[in-house]
Amino acid sequence: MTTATADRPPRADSQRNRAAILDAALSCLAANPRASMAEIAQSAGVGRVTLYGHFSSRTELIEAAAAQTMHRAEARLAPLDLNGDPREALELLVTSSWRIVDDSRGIIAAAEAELGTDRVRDHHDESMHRVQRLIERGQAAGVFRTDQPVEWLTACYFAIVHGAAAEIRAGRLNETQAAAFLPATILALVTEPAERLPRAD
Amino acid sequence: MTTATADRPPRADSQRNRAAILDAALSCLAANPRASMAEIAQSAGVGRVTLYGHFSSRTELIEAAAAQTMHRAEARLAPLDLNGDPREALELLVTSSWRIVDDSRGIIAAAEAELGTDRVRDHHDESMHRVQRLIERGQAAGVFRTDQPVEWLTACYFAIVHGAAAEIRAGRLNETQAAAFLPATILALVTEPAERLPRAD
DNA sequence: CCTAAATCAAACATTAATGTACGAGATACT
DNA sequence: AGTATCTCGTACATTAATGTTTGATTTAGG
Repeated sequence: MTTATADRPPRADSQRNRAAILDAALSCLAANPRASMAEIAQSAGVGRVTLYGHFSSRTELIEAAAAQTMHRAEARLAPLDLNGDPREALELLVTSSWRIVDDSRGIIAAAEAELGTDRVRDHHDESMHRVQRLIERGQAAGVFRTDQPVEWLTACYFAIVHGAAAEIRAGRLNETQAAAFLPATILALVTEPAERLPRAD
Repeated sequence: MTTATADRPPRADSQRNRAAILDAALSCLAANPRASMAEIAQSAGVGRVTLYGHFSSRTELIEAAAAQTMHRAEARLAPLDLNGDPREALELLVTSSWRIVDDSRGIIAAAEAELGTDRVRDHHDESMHRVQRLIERGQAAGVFRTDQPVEWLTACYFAIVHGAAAEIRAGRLNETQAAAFLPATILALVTEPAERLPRAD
């Protein structure tokens, strides 16, 4: 496995196992960020030793899993056209991404515990900047509030998305409700509130 | 220590140590939710065995520390007069509580990892209901938006406050900024957004 | 001052995780 | 079919944490 003498491509079963391990790592760490190597190996249907053949340490495995997660997320979010009206673009973005963000929650927590916050941020950065750029554009267009800095609004964006994911996991919210409430709340976040109650004006 | 034969009050040094241990647990777990019993004992200026004399397991210690934290928080929040204008009351509440939430972040994380989310929620319940009641009152008064359920708005409230605490810990936000942005954001959360940009009307 | 209560350090038992070593066996590729 | 590659189970070394036990020592409080 790791014994690959030179640059010959790894054997087919090796590739399959590697993929299975990464998938298992993702789902195990999502359920419990402190899942052990043994649990992950078992869940991948692979011996513990084989796992170490592919990833020589826990750190290495988590790093690879985090990288793959971020890569997949990027692949799904990058094609989105966020160039229209900032409000609609933001709605589109939150609607398309909250589930993805939820899925990557576990691996990110594990990565933070294992690699330190900094290295994780490197990965997370791209998702973050996508939101941030969109908010900046909305601010420049005069559609989003400018009395609060974009960094703060972005932080709140992710806090709310993660909060919604947590509510769903706890069973206090279902996905249909989340899909309805999230965009509305995010819009309220980036918009100046009505001076008084709208209907009283 | 635990050997107390009957109902006689514990000795003075025992009480002192117990308090010191709880304080140490709070500060250690704030810095690192995975801090070991040894670290906590040392930080309390006490032998590891003495610690176990007071709290016979890690679970018990964390439970006690969490209970004390919640109790203190209650003591500081209960006296607040939240009966005025719902907007002002909500501002007052968030302004008074974000620092407390920040302080208790570590112990809550430790408690969640150790006791499971449910038991933590039991403790958190009172703070939760305070927010919830206030939002309900604002909704009934027609000041807060009613197109989203109070449970969702409450969840977002805590998500944002915790998010702010995380930003502060990460050094991306200072306390002055937090004090300025948080109330405004929370108000936007519970208020119907302006139809279009306010100045364009 | 005397006793019960509380403390301490050091040693021990236990559990759980990480990572390594080995040799036998299965499986892919040519 | 033959060979390098990969996998497997088991066993071992190491580290780190949790609790426990013991027995000597200190300290509060009446």
